[in-house]
Amino acid sequence: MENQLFIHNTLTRKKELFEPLNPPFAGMYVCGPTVYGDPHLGHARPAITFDVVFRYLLHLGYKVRYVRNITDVGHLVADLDEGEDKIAVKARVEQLEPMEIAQYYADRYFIFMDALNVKRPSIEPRASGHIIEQILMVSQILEAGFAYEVNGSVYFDVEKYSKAYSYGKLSGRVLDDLMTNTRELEGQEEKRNPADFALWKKAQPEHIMRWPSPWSDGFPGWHLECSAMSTKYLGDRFDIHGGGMDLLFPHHESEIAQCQAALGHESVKYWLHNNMITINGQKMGKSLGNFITLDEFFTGKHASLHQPYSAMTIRFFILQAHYRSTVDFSNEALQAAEKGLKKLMAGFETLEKMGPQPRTLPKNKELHPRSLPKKGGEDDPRIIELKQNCYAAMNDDFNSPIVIANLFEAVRIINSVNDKKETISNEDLILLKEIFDVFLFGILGITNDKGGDRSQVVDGLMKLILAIRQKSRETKDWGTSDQIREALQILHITVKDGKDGSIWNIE
RNA sequence: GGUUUCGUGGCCGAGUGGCUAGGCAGCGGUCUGCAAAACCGUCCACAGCGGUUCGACUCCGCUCGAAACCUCCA
Repeated sequence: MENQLFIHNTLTRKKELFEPLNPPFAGMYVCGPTVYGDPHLGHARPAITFDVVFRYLLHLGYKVRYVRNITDVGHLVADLDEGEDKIAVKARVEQLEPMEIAQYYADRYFIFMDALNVKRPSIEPRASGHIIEQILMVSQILEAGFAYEVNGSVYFDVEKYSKAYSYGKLSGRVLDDLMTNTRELEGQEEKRNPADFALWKKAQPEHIMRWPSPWSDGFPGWHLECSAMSTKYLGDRFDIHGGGMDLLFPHHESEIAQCQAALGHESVKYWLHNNMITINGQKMGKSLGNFITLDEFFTGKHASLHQPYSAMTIRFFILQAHYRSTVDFSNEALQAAEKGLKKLMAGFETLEKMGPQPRTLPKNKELHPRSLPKKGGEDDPRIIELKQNCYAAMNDDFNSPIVIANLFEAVRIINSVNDKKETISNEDLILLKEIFDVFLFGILGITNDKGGDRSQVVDGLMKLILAIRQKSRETKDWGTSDQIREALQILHITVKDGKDGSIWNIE
Protein backbone atom coordinates (compact mmCIF):
# COMPACT_ATOMS: atom_id res chain seq x y z
CA MET A 1 0.00 0.00 0.00
CA GLU A 2 1.40 3.35 -1.03
CA ASN A 3 1.19 5.81 1.80
CA GLN A 4 1.31 9.18 0.23
CA LEU A 5 0.30 11.41 3.09
CA PHE A 6 -1.04 14.81 2.15
CA ILE A 7 -1.42 17.49 4.79
CA HIS A 8 -2.89 20.97 4.60
CA ASN A 9 -0.21 23.57 5.08
CA THR A 10 -1.58 26.87 6.37
CA LEU A 11 1.43 28.63 4.89
CA THR A 12 0.48 27.72 1.32
CA ARG A 13 -3.22 27.00 1.99
CA LYS A 14 -2.85 23.82 0.00
CA LYS A 15 -2.61 20.14 0.68
CA GLU A 16 1.00 19.13 0.25
CA LEU A 17 2.73 15.80 0.15
CA PHE A 18 4.31 15.14 3.51
CA GLU A 19 8.03 14.69 3.03
CA PRO A 20 9.97 14.95 6.27
CA LEU A 21 13.29 16.73 6.22
CA ASN A 22 15.22 13.79 7.65
CA PRO A 23 13.34 10.56 7.16
CA PRO A 24 12.67 8.32 8.94
CA PHE A 25 12.61 11.03 11.61
CA ALA A 26 9.78 13.50 11.93
CA GLY A 27 9.63 16.46 14.27
CA MET A 28 6.43 18.06 15.48
CA TYR A 29 5.87 21.00 17.80
CA VAL A 30 2.43 21.91 19.13
CA CYS A 31 1.45 24.87 21.28
CA GLY A 32 0.25 23.54 24.60
CA PRO A 33 -1.82 25.09 27.36
CA THR A 34 -1.20 28.05 29.59
CA VAL A 35 -1.67 26.44 32.97
CA TYR A 36 -3.75 28.86 34.97
CA GLY A 37 -7.16 27.19 34.82
CA ASP A 38 -8.87 23.85 34.54
CA PRO A 39 -8.70 22.32 31.05
CA HIS A 40 -11.89 22.77 29.05
CA LEU A 41 -13.35 21.31 25.87
CA GLY A 42 -11.35 23.76 23.78
CA HIS A 43 -8.11 22.29 25.08
CA ALA A 44 -9.21 18.83 24.05
CA ARG A 45 -9.40 19.72 20.36
CA PRO A 46 -5.74 20.39 19.55
CA ALA A 47 -4.61 17.72 22.00
CA ILE A 48 -6.72 15.08 20.24
CA THR A 49 -6.10 16.43 16.74
CA PHE A 50 -2.34 16.28 17.07
CA ASP A 51 -2.51 13.07 19.06
CA VAL A 52 -4.02 11.48 15.95
CA VAL A 53 -1.34 13.06 13.77
CA PHE A 54 1.30 11.71 16.18
CA ARG A 55 -0.26 8.24 16.18
CA TYR A 56 -0.61 8.11 12.42
CA LEU A 57 2.96 9.20 11.77
CA LEU A 58 4.12 6.51 14.20
CA HIS A 59 1.90 4.00 12.42
CA LEU A 60 3.49 4.91 9.11
CA GLY A 61 6.82 4.03 10.64
CA TYR A 62 8.27 7.47 11.29
CA LYS A 63 10.42 7.99 14.33
CA VAL A 64 8.53 10.96 15.70
CA ARG A 65 9.71 13.46 18.26
CA TYR A 66 6.61 15.28 19.44
CA VAL A 67 7.17 18.38 21.57
CA ARG A 68 4.29 20.13 23.30
CA ASN A 69 5.07 22.98 25.64
CA ILE A 70 3.57 23.99 28.95
CA THR A 71 3.30 27.74 29.26
CA ASP A 72 3.88 28.69 32.85
CA VAL A 73 5.11 32.22 32.34
CA GLY A 74 4.89 35.09 29.93
CA HIS A 75 1.24 35.44 29.03
CA LEU A 76 0.02 38.81 30.08
CA VAL A 77 -3.47 39.44 31.28
CA ALA A 78 -4.45 42.28 29.01
CA ASP A 79 -3.34 45.37 27.19
CA LEU A 80 -0.79 43.80 24.92
CA ASP A 81 2.63 43.70 26.53
CA GLU A 82 1.67 45.83 29.45
CA GLY A 83 -0.01 44.21 32.39
CA GLU A 84 0.32 41.34 34.73
CA ASP A 85 1.28 37.77 34.22
CA LYS A 86 -1.76 35.48 34.28
CA ILE A 87 -0.21 32.98 36.58
CA ALA A 88 1.12 35.65 38.92
CA VAL A 89 -2.34 37.19 39.21
CA LYS A 90 -3.88 33.86 40.03
CA ALA A 91 -1.12 33.24 42.56
CA ARG A 92 -1.75 36.52 44.35
CA VAL A 93 -5.47 35.90 44.48
CA GLU A 94 -5.01 32.42 45.89
CA GLN A 95 -2.02 33.28 48.11
CA LEU A 96 0.22 30.73 46.46
CA GLU A 97 3.58 30.58 44.79
CA PRO A 98 3.16 31.07 41.03
CA MET A 99 4.83 27.73 40.47
CA GLU A 100 2.29 26.10 42.76
CA ILE A 101 -0.48 27.28 40.48
CA ALA A 102 1.35 26.17 37.37
CA GLN A 103 2.07 22.76 38.88
CA TYR A 104 -1.51 22.24 40.01
CA TYR A 105 -3.05 23.05 36.65
CA ALA A 106 -0.37 21.22 34.69
CA ASP A 107 -1.20 18.13 36.73
CA ARG A 108 -4.89 18.66 36.07
CA TYR A 109 -4.14 18.97 32.35
CA PHE A 110 -2.24 15.68 32.34
CA ILE A 111 -5.00 13.88 34.24
CA PHE A 112 -7.65 14.92 31.75
CA MET A 113 -5.51 14.32 28.69
CA ASP A 114 -4.78 10.83 29.99
CA ALA A 115 -8.51 10.27 30.41
CA LEU A 116 -8.99 11.28 26.77
CA ASN A 117 -6.32 8.72 25.88
CA VAL A 118 -4.07 11.43 24.48
CA LYS A 119 -0.58 9.99 24.28
CA ARG A 120 2.06 11.87 26.21
CA PRO A 121 4.34 13.77 23.83
CA SER A 122 8.02 12.91 23.66
CA ILE A 123 9.01 16.12 25.44
CA GLU A 124 6.87 18.60 27.40
CA PRO A 125 9.13 21.53 28.09
CA ARG A 126 8.13 24.44 30.31
CA ALA A 127 8.77 28.05 29.44
CA SER A 128 10.12 28.81 32.91
CA GLY A 129 12.76 26.14 32.48
CA HIS A 130 14.07 27.68 29.28
CA ILE A 131 14.75 31.28 30.20
CA ILE A 132 18.39 30.95 29.20
CA GLU A 133 17.48 29.71 25.72
CA GLN A 134 15.04 32.56 25.34
CA ILE A 135 17.59 35.15 26.42
CA LEU A 136 19.99 33.69 23.88
CA MET A 137 17.44 34.05 21.14
CA VAL A 138 16.76 37.67 22.07
CA SER A 139 20.50 38.30 21.77
CA GLN A 140 20.60 36.66 18.37
CA ILE A 141 17.75 38.80 17.13
CA LEU A 142 19.41 41.93 18.52
CA GLU A 143 22.68 41.01 16.82
CA ALA A 144 20.88 40.46 13.55
CA GLY A 145 19.52 43.98 13.91
CA PHE A 146 15.84 43.14 14.05
CA ALA A 147 15.23 44.25 17.62
CA TYR A 148 15.94 47.26 19.81
CA GLU A 149 16.25 47.88 23.52
CA VAL A 150 14.32 50.54 25.39
CA ASN A 151 14.50 50.96 29.17
CA GLY A 152 15.46 47.36 29.80
CA SER A 153 12.85 45.94 27.48
CA VAL A 154 13.55 44.51 24.04
CA TYR A 155 11.12 44.79 21.14
CA PHE A 156 11.02 43.11 17.78
CA ASP A 157 11.30 45.64 14.96
CA VAL A 158 8.50 44.57 12.67
CA GLU A 159 8.92 47.41 10.22
CA LYS A 160 12.57 46.73 9.65
CA TYR A 161 11.96 43.01 9.43
CA SER A 162 9.32 43.60 6.78
CA LYS A 163 11.83 45.27 4.52
CA ALA A 164 13.87 42.09 4.33
CA TYR A 165 11.22 39.44 4.82
CA SER A 166 7.47 39.10 4.83
CA TYR A 167 5.75 39.65 8.15
CA GLY A 168 2.19 38.45 7.57
CA LYS A 169 2.81 35.60 5.15
CA LEU A 170 1.13 33.04 7.38
CA SER A 171 -1.96 35.01 8.31
CA GLY A 172 -2.27 36.96 5.07
CA ARG A 173 -1.89 40.26 6.80
CA VAL A 174 -0.35 43.39 5.32
CA LEU A 175 1.95 45.50 7.45
CA ASP A 176 0.33 48.77 6.45
CA ASP A 177 -3.00 47.51 7.73
CA LEU A 178 -1.39 46.33 10.92
CA MET A 179 0.17 49.70 11.53
CA THR A 180 -3.02 51.60 10.92
CA ASN A 181 -5.35 49.14 12.57
CA THR A 182 -3.49 48.20 15.71
CA ARG A 183 -5.26 49.78 18.60
CA GLU A 184 -3.62 52.54 20.56
CA LEU A 185 -3.06 51.15 24.01
CA GLU A 186 -1.50 52.21 27.23
CA GLY A 187 2.21 51.60 27.67
CA GLN A 188 3.00 51.48 23.98
CA GLU A 189 5.13 54.59 23.98
CA GLU A 190 8.32 52.53 24.26
CA LYS A 191 7.68 50.91 20.92
CA ARG A 192 8.77 52.46 17.69
CA ASN A 193 5.80 50.98 15.97
CA PRO A 194 2.50 49.67 17.35
CA ALA A 195 2.97 46.42 15.44
CA ASP A 196 6.22 45.66 17.27
CA PHE A 197 6.05 42.99 19.94
CA ALA A 198 8.03 42.38 23.11
CA LEU A 199 10.87 39.88 23.24
CA TRP A 200 11.89 40.78 26.77
CA LYS A 201 10.01 42.87 29.30
CA LYS A 202 11.51 44.63 32.26
CA ALA A 203 9.60 43.63 35.38
CA GLN A 204 7.85 46.23 37.46
CA PRO A 205 8.74 46.15 41.17
CA GLU A 206 5.53 44.29 42.10
CA HIS A 207 6.06 41.65 39.43
CA ILE A 208 6.77 38.29 41.06
CA MET A 209 8.04 36.22 38.14
CA ARG A 210 11.36 37.64 37.05
CA TRP A 211 14.75 36.53 35.85
CA PRO A 212 18.06 38.36 35.36
CA SER A 213 19.09 39.17 31.79
CA PRO A 214 21.58 41.45 30.03
CA TRP A 215 18.83 44.07 29.73
CA SER A 216 16.95 43.97 33.01
CA ASP A 217 15.38 41.77 35.62
CA GLY A 218 12.34 40.73 33.71
CA PHE A 219 10.57 38.03 31.77
CA PRO A 220 10.38 36.80 28.18
CA GLY A 221 7.80 37.94 25.67
CA TRP A 222 4.98 35.58 24.97
CA HIS A 223 5.92 34.43 21.46
CA LEU A 224 9.46 33.59 22.37
CA GLU A 225 9.14 30.35 24.29
CA CYS A 226 7.86 28.33 21.34
CA SER A 227 10.65 29.53 19.06
CA ALA A 228 13.31 28.88 21.67
CA MET A 229 12.07 25.46 22.75
CA SER A 230 11.28 24.15 19.28
CA THR A 231 14.76 25.13 18.18
CA LYS A 232 16.31 23.49 21.20
CA TYR A 233 14.55 20.15 20.87
CA LEU A 234 13.76 19.84 17.17
CA GLY A 235 16.60 21.80 15.65
CA ASP A 236 16.54 24.95 13.58
CA ARG A 237 14.51 23.18 10.90
CA PHE A 238 11.71 20.77 11.62
CA ASP A 239 8.65 19.31 9.95
CA ILE A 240 5.36 20.16 11.61
CA HIS A 241 4.18 23.01 13.80
CA GLY A 242 0.63 22.75 15.06
CA GLY A 243 -1.80 24.70 17.16
CA GLY A 244 -5.23 26.29 17.28
CA MET A 245 -6.31 28.64 14.50
CA ASP A 246 -6.67 31.39 17.04
CA LEU A 247 -2.90 31.36 17.46
CA LEU A 248 -2.24 32.06 13.80
CA PHE A 249 -1.89 35.74 14.41
CA PRO A 250 0.03 37.13 16.09
CA HIS A 251 1.61 34.16 17.84
CA HIS A 252 2.68 31.93 14.95
CA GLU A 253 3.34 34.86 12.65
CA SER A 254 5.74 36.20 15.25
CA GLU A 255 7.36 32.81 15.72
CA ILE A 256 8.21 32.73 12.04
CA ALA A 257 9.69 36.22 12.29
CA GLN A 258 11.70 35.38 15.40
CA CYS A 259 13.22 32.27 13.86
CA GLN A 260 13.94 33.98 10.58
CA ALA A 261 15.63 36.85 12.40
CA ALA A 262 17.59 34.73 14.85
CA LEU A 263 18.52 31.78 12.66
CA GLY A 264 18.61 33.40 9.24
CA HIS A 265 15.95 31.08 7.86
CA GLU A 266 12.51 29.75 8.67
CA SER A 267 12.33 26.61 10.71
CA VAL A 268 8.90 25.11 10.04
CA LYS A 269 8.03 23.15 6.89
CA TYR A 270 4.33 22.46 7.49
CA TRP A 271 1.97 24.58 9.59
CA LEU A 272 -1.16 22.77 10.77
CA HIS A 273 -4.07 24.47 12.50
CA ASN A 274 -7.09 22.95 14.13
CA ASN A 275 -10.36 24.88 14.13
CA MET A 276 -12.38 25.94 17.15
CA ILE A 277 -15.14 24.32 19.13
CA THR A 278 -18.15 26.59 19.24
CA ILE A 279 -21.04 26.81 21.60
CA ASN A 280 -24.16 28.49 20.28
CA GLY A 281 -22.13 29.46 17.24
CA GLN A 282 -19.43 31.22 19.26
CA LYS A 283 -15.94 30.13 20.12
CA MET A 284 -15.70 28.37 23.43
CA GLY A 285 -12.99 30.28 25.18
CA LYS A 286 -11.60 31.42 28.43
CA SER A 287 -12.08 35.09 27.73
CA LEU A 288 -15.70 34.71 26.68
CA GLY A 289 -16.47 32.79 29.83
CA ASN A 290 -18.59 30.31 27.87
CA PHE A 291 -16.33 27.32 28.32
CA ILE A 292 -17.25 24.01 29.90
CA THR A 293 -14.39 22.23 31.65
CA LEU A 294 -13.61 18.61 30.97
CA ASP A 295 -14.30 17.85 34.61
CA GLU A 296 -17.79 19.25 34.13
CA PHE A 297 -18.31 17.10 31.06
CA PHE A 298 -17.25 13.95 32.86
CA THR A 299 -19.44 14.65 35.89
CA GLY A 300 -22.32 16.31 34.05
CA LYS A 301 -22.22 19.17 36.55
CA HIS A 302 -22.85 22.18 34.36
CA ALA A 303 -26.07 24.00 33.63
CA SER A 304 -25.70 23.45 29.87
CA LEU A 305 -25.23 19.70 30.16
CA HIS A 306 -28.18 17.34 30.23
CA GLN A 307 -26.04 14.42 31.37
CA PRO A 308 -22.41 13.41 31.96
CA TYR A 309 -20.38 12.47 28.91
CA SER A 310 -17.51 10.02 29.02
CA ALA A 311 -14.03 10.89 27.87
CA MET A 312 -14.38 8.57 24.90
CA THR A 313 -17.66 10.22 23.89
CA ILE A 314 -15.84 13.56 23.87
CA ARG A 315 -12.97 12.12 21.87
CA PHE A 316 -15.29 10.46 19.37
CA PHE A 317 -17.38 13.61 19.08
CA ILE A 318 -14.29 15.63 18.18
CA LEU A 319 -13.04 13.03 15.69
CA GLN A 320 -16.39 12.92 13.90
CA ALA A 321 -15.55 16.32 12.49
CA HIS A 322 -12.52 17.14 10.37
CA TYR A 323 -9.91 19.01 12.39
CA ARG A 324 -10.06 22.09 10.16
CA SER A 325 -13.82 22.51 10.58
CA THR A 326 -15.47 24.19 13.48
CA VAL A 327 -17.46 21.78 15.57
CA ASP A 328 -20.52 22.98 17.38
CA PHE A 329 -21.21 21.69 20.84
CA SER A 330 -24.74 20.64 21.77
CA ASN A 331 -26.26 17.96 23.93
CA GLU A 332 -27.97 16.49 20.89
CA ALA A 333 -24.70 16.18 19.02
CA LEU A 334 -22.93 14.63 22.01
CA GLN A 335 -25.72 12.14 22.60
CA ALA A 336 -25.59 11.17 18.94
CA ALA A 337 -21.85 10.67 19.30
CA GLU A 338 -22.37 8.59 22.43
CA LYS A 339 -24.84 6.29 20.68
CA GLY A 340 -22.74 6.03 17.56
CA LEU A 341 -19.67 5.09 19.57
CA LYS A 342 -21.68 2.51 21.48
CA LYS A 343 -22.79 0.97 18.21
CA LEU A 344 -19.22 0.85 16.98
CA MET A 345 -17.95 -0.80 20.16
CA ALA A 346 -20.82 -3.28 20.20
CA GLY A 347 -19.96 -4.18 16.63
CA PHE A 348 -16.38 -4.84 17.63
CA GLU A 349 -17.47 -7.01 20.55
CA THR A 350 -19.64 -9.01 18.20
CA LEU A 351 -16.67 -9.46 15.92
CA GLU A 352 -14.52 -10.71 18.78
CA LYS A 353 -17.19 -13.18 19.83
CA MET A 354 -17.42 -14.57 16.32
CA GLY A 355 -13.73 -15.28 16.54
CA PRO A 356 -11.96 -17.35 13.96
CA GLN A 357 -14.48 -19.52 12.21
CA PRO A 358 -13.86 -22.52 10.00
CA ARG A 359 -14.11 -21.57 6.40
CA THR A 360 -17.46 -22.46 4.92
CA LEU A 361 -16.58 -24.62 1.96
CA PRO A 362 -19.62 -24.74 -0.26
CA LYS A 363 -20.63 -21.23 -1.14
CA ASN A 364 -24.27 -20.76 -0.29
CA LYS A 365 -26.21 -19.69 -3.34
CA GLU A 366 -28.80 -18.00 -1.16
CA LEU A 367 -26.44 -15.43 0.24
CA HIS A 368 -27.74 -12.00 0.84
CA PRO A 369 -27.81 -9.98 -2.37
CA ARG A 370 -25.32 -7.44 -1.02
CA SER A 371 -22.83 -10.19 -0.36
CA LEU A 372 -20.75 -10.33 -3.49
CA PRO A 373 -19.84 -13.71 -4.89
CA LYS A 374 -16.41 -14.84 -3.90
CA LYS A 375 -13.91 -16.78 -5.88
CA GLY A 376 -12.13 -19.61 -4.17
CA GLY A 377 -10.21 -18.51 -1.08
CA GLU A 378 -10.16 -14.87 -2.02
CA ASP A 379 -10.74 -12.15 0.51
CA ASP A 380 -13.98 -10.24 0.38
CA PRO A 381 -13.26 -7.24 -1.86
CA ARG A 382 -15.51 -5.06 0.29
CA ILE A 383 -13.32 -5.57 3.32
CA ILE A 384 -10.11 -4.94 1.43
CA GLU A 385 -11.76 -1.79 0.16
CA LEU A 386 -12.66 -0.71 3.69
CA LYS A 387 -9.07 -0.92 4.70
CA GLN A 388 -7.93 0.99 1.64
CA ASN A 389 -10.60 3.62 2.25
CA CYS A 390 -9.37 4.12 5.80
CA TYR A 391 -5.81 4.64 4.62
CA ALA A 392 -6.96 6.94 1.85
CA ALA A 393 -8.94 9.01 4.34
CA MET A 394 -6.03 9.34 6.78
CA ASN A 395 -3.69 10.19 3.91
CA ASP A 396 -6.06 12.94 2.84
CA ASP A 397 -5.16 15.39 5.58
CA PHE A 398 -6.18 13.11 8.46
CA ASN A 399 -9.85 12.81 7.49
CA SER A 400 -11.10 11.02 10.59
CA PRO A 401 -14.84 11.36 9.77
CA ILE A 402 -14.34 9.26 6.65
CA VAL A 403 -12.43 6.64 8.64
CA ILE A 404 -15.33 6.49 11.08
CA ALA A 405 -17.86 6.17 8.25
CA ASN A 406 -15.92 3.17 6.95
CA LEU A 407 -15.83 1.62 10.40
CA PHE A 408 -19.61 1.89 10.56
CA GLU A 409 -19.75 0.07 7.25
CA ALA A 410 -17.58 -2.63 8.81
CA VAL A 411 -20.05 -2.89 11.70
CA ARG A 412 -22.88 -3.31 9.22
CA ILE A 413 -21.10 -6.27 7.66
CA ILE A 414 -20.26 -7.75 11.07
CA ASN A 415 -23.86 -7.54 12.27
CA SER A 416 -25.14 -8.92 9.02
CA VAL A 417 -22.83 -11.92 9.33
CA ASN A 418 -23.81 -12.31 12.96
CA ASP A 419 -27.44 -12.44 11.89
CA LYS A 420 -26.52 -15.25 9.48
CA LYS A 421 -27.58 -13.10 6.56
CA GLU A 422 -24.25 -13.50 4.89
CA THR A 423 -21.01 -15.38 5.31
CA ILE A 424 -17.46 -14.21 5.25
CA SER A 425 -14.25 -16.13 5.52
CA ASN A 426 -11.98 -16.55 8.48
CA GLU A 427 -9.41 -14.38 6.77
CA ASP A 428 -11.99 -11.66 6.40
CA LEU A 429 -12.77 -11.80 10.10
CA ILE A 430 -9.10 -11.43 10.85
CA LEU A 431 -8.85 -8.53 8.44
CA LEU A 432 -11.85 -6.83 10.02
CA LYS A 433 -10.31 -7.17 13.44
CA GLU A 434 -7.09 -5.73 12.11
CA ILE A 435 -8.97 -2.73 10.72
CA PHE A 436 -10.48 -2.02 14.13
CA ASP A 437 -7.20 -2.54 15.95
CA VAL A 438 -5.26 -0.32 13.61
CA PHE A 439 -7.72 2.48 12.94
CA LEU A 440 -10.22 2.72 15.76
CA PHE A 441 -7.95 1.81 18.64
CA GLY A 442 -4.48 2.51 17.31
CA ILE A 443 -4.85 5.66 15.25
CA LEU A 444 -8.07 7.28 16.41
CA GLY A 445 -7.11 6.28 19.95
CA ILE A 446 -10.53 5.09 21.06
CA THR A 447 -10.52 2.76 24.04
CA ASN A 448 -13.20 0.68 25.59
CA ASP A 449 -13.90 2.77 28.65
CA LYS A 450 -17.02 1.02 29.84
CA GLY A 451 -17.30 -1.84 32.27
CA GLY A 452 -14.56 -0.58 34.53
CA ASP A 453 -15.79 -2.80 37.34
CA ARG A 454 -15.43 -5.98 35.38
CA SER A 455 -13.34 -8.61 37.00
CA GLN A 456 -13.01 -12.35 36.88
CA VAL A 457 -15.38 -12.57 39.83
CA VAL A 458 -18.01 -10.48 38.09
CA ASP A 459 -17.60 -12.46 34.89
CA GLY A 460 -18.01 -15.70 36.81
CA LEU A 461 -21.08 -14.48 38.66
CA MET A 462 -22.67 -13.23 35.49
CA LYS A 463 -22.08 -16.53 33.79
CA LEU A 464 -23.84 -18.28 36.69
CA ILE A 465 -26.73 -15.84 36.83
CA LEU A 466 -27.34 -15.98 33.11
CA ALA A 467 -27.21 -19.78 33.17
CA ILE A 468 -29.94 -19.80 35.82
CA ARG A 469 -31.94 -17.28 33.84
CA GLN A 470 -31.54 -19.36 30.70
CA LYS A 471 -33.08 -22.35 32.51
CA SER A 472 -36.09 -20.31 33.54
CA ARG A 473 -36.45 -19.13 29.96
CA GLU A 474 -36.36 -22.66 28.67
CA THR A 475 -39.24 -23.56 30.98
CA LYS A 476 -41.02 -20.38 29.91
CA ASP A 477 -40.82 -19.01 33.43
CA TRP A 478 -40.86 -15.45 32.15
CA GLY A 479 -41.50 -14.01 35.62
CA THR A 480 -38.16 -15.23 36.94
CA SER A 481 -36.25 -14.36 33.78
CA ASP A 482 -37.64 -10.82 33.71
CA GLN A 483 -37.00 -10.40 37.41
CA ILE A 484 -33.33 -11.24 36.91
CA ARG A 485 -33.04 -8.92 33.94
CA GLU A 486 -34.68 -6.04 35.78
CA ALA A 487 -32.59 -6.53 38.91
CA LEU A 488 -29.42 -6.50 36.81
CA GLN A 489 -30.59 -3.37 35.02
CA ILE A 490 -30.75 -1.57 38.35
CA LEU A 491 -27.04 -2.39 38.71
CA HIS A 492 -26.54 -0.89 35.21
CA ILE A 493 -26.00 -4.30 33.72
CA THR A 494 -27.90 -4.69 30.47
CA VAL A 495 -28.86 -8.13 29.25
CA LYS A 496 -29.84 -8.72 25.66
CA ASP A 497 -31.25 -12.00 24.43
CA GLY A 498 -29.97 -13.16 21.09
CA LYS A 499 -30.42 -16.30 19.09
CA ASP A 500 -27.33 -17.92 20.59
CA GLY A 501 -27.95 -17.02 24.22
CA SER A 502 -27.76 -13.77 26.12
CA ILE A 503 -25.09 -11.13 26.15
CA TRP A 504 -24.48 -8.55 28.85
CA ASN A 505 -22.49 -5.44 29.53
CA ILE A 506 -22.07 -2.81 32.21
CA GLU A 507 -23.29 0.63 31.23
C1' G B 1 -12.80 48.55 8.20
C1' G B 2 -8.81 44.67 7.05
C1' U B 3 -7.25 39.34 6.98
C1' U B 4 -8.92 34.23 6.93
C1' U B 5 -12.92 30.93 6.45
C1' C B 6 -17.75 29.12 6.09
C1' G B 7 -23.14 28.59 4.77
C1' U B 8 -25.33 20.74 3.09
C1' G B 9 -31.58 17.24 4.84
C1' G B 10 -35.13 17.47 11.98
C1' C B 11 -29.86 17.56 14.52
C1' C B 12 -24.42 16.64 13.92
C1' G B 13 -21.22 16.23 9.96
C1' A B 14 -18.12 14.36 5.07
C1' G B 15 -17.48 14.85 -0.07
C1' U B 16 -17.53 15.40 -5.43
C1' G B 17 -18.29 18.82 -12.09
C1' G B 18 -22.56 13.72 -14.06
C1' C B 19 -22.45 7.76 -9.73
C1' U B 20 -25.22 5.98 -1.73
C1' A B 21 -21.13 9.71 2.65
C1' G B 22 -21.73 8.34 7.77
C1' G B 23 -24.00 8.93 12.72
C1' C B 24 -28.42 10.38 15.68
C1' A B 25 -33.70 11.03 15.23
C1' G B 26 -38.39 9.61 12.09
C1' C B 27 -41.41 6.12 9.15
C1' G B 28 -42.51 0.92 7.18
C1' G B 29 -41.03 -4.19 7.58
C1' U B 30 -38.16 -8.84 9.38
C1' C B 31 -36.69 -11.27 13.81
C1' U B 32 -38.36 -11.90 18.97
C1' G B 33 -42.22 -14.82 25.02
C1' C B 34 -41.54 -9.57 26.15
C1' A B 35 -37.71 -5.86 25.99
C1' A B 36 -33.38 -4.43 23.68
C1' A B 37 -30.17 -5.11 19.81
C1' A B 38 -29.61 -6.28 14.85
C1' C B 39 -31.03 -6.55 9.66
C1' C B 40 -33.83 -4.73 5.19
C1' G B 41 -36.47 -0.75 2.98
C1' U B 42 -37.73 4.48 3.18
C1' C B 43 -38.50 10.17 3.84
C1' C B 44 -35.83 14.86 4.38
C1' A B 45 -30.26 18.53 1.08
C1' C B 46 -26.75 21.22 -0.78
C1' A B 47 -28.39 30.08 1.63
C1' G B 48 -30.27 33.34 -2.65
C1' C B 49 -29.47 35.36 -7.67
C1' G B 50 -26.72 35.31 -12.08
C1' G B 51 -22.66 33.15 -15.17
C1' U B 52 -19.30 29.15 -17.31
C1' U B 53 -20.64 24.02 -18.98
C1' C B 54 -23.72 18.93 -22.66
C1' G B 55 -24.40 18.88 -17.28
C1' A B 56 -22.96 22.27 -10.89
C1' C B 57 -24.36 21.11 -4.43
C1' U B 58 -19.28 20.96 -6.58
C1' C B 59 -15.99 26.27 -10.80
C1' C B 60 -16.63 32.02 -11.28
C1' G B 61 -19.22 36.68 -9.80
C1' C B 62 -22.67 39.26 -6.84
C1' U B 63 -26.20 39.46 -2.66
C1' C B 64 -27.62 37.91 2.13
C1' G B 65 -26.04 35.52 6.64
C1' A B 66 -22.34 33.42 10.19
C1' A B 67 -17.56 32.71 12.56
C1' A B 68 -12.26 33.30 13.79
C1' C B 69 -8.18 36.69 13.93
C1' C B 70 -6.61 42.09 13.98
C1' U B 71 -5.96 42.45 22.60
C1' C B 72 -4.80 37.11 26.40
C1' C B 73 -7.36 32.74 24.34
C1' A B 74 -6.65 25.81 22.07
